[in-house]
Amino acid sequence: MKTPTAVLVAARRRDATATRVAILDSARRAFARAGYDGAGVREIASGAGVTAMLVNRYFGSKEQLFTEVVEQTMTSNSLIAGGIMDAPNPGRALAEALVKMTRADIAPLDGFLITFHSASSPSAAKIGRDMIAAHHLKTVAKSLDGKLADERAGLLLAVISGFQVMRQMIALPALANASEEKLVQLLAVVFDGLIQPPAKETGRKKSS
Amino acid sequence: MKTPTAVLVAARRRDATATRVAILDSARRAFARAGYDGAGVREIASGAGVTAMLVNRYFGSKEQLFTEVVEQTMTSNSLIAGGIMDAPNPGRALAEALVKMTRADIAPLDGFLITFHSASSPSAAKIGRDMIAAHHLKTVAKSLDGKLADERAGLLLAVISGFQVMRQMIALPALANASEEKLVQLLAVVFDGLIQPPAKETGRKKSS
DNA sequence: CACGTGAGTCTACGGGCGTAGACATCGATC
DNA sequence: GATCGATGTCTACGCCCGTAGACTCACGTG
Repeated sequence: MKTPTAVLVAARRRDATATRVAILDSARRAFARAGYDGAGVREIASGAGVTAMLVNRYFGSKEQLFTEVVEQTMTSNSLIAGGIMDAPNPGRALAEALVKMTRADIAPLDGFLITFHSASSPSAAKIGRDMIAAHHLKTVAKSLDGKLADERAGLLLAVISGFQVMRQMIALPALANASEEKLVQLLAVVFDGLIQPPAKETGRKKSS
Repeated sequence: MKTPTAVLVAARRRDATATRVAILDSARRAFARAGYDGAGVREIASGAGVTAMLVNRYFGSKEQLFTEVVEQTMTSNSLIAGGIMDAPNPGRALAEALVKMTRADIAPLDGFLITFHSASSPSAAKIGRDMIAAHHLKTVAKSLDGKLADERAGLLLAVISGFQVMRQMIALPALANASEEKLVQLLAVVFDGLIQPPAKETGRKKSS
């Protein structure tokens, strides 16, 4: 156990932390494009300007690298992460942000999409599921008033996911080429319907 | 060595059409579970009781096999394919059918999920996209009155997809373990909001 | 200026992939 | 009962995968 007094922040050529960041960045792009199985370690390394072995040297294994990428992406770069649910009109705000982030000319780097692209691998799917349940679902559910908060939060995330999947992953023309303002209006109605406490239109025998 | 066990083991004698069906069936299960890249020809063949080469002999290539699987699944086994949009209460009917088909104990063999699992391969994604646009989007849009029919149809499919993805593919606990009746009620409201013609002014204010 | 240490690379291995071509076997026909 | 096409299998090739171990090299320090 030694402390080499590494207080100086010089040395740009052989910079471990900068290399780490570069690998994480390249991995995020690769995983978002091709999923866990589709992205190779050699490809990730090449995108960061290093060799494949260095990736494993820094992150232990491809799976651990994937975990770090998903965690970082879900916490720092998420639609939900910022307090968007506290806006005066959260449905509209959510719709605007969602439509904006799913434009065709924007590389899809979202954590949801990375997870969906990687759902073929059970281990990768579990990592994504746990991350979604831990960060996003809890955040949304806490900001919802009324009953069935968990279910409504889940459906809200489902709508967001479905829109991302159909507009970005599949590039369904009806959504990819539609007018943004019209999409926002339609989406806002859907979101509002889930954000507002549910009306009991059919009689249920649940005590209120 | 030809032993009399031939009679006992004779599950399927040399029957070309039956073998074709068996391969298609096995391929559908494999693609639904692991996506285009994740499912191997050897695995598909093994599930049908044949060898890998026979698969290519019958379907030419893995990609052509995938195309046939997706086409068959989308046309014959789809939520939308049956005239569910013509029901007296299509929103509720859709919600009930969707919740029912996404139960945990039902193997997810839907064409949407196969497509999403396979989105890593550009060619497979294109096959799925074209199939969705050709069959489902057109069907839904034709049954919608009022303006923005294409956009509303796309969003309807997006909600369906998102629900499938979150409940089956990711198995988000909030949706996978929720009460079915409550999910149906919440979903029906969302569907009705998209099925009914859009109001001129959108963006109701939240009153909390 | 030598040197130890950590950053980064090279080579290789075992395995799975899609598929091409030669080979084996069954079943109906003459 | 021999023949022949359809049905199915075997072996092999070339490619890419994740990663383990030995290696090279630059750099801060004495």
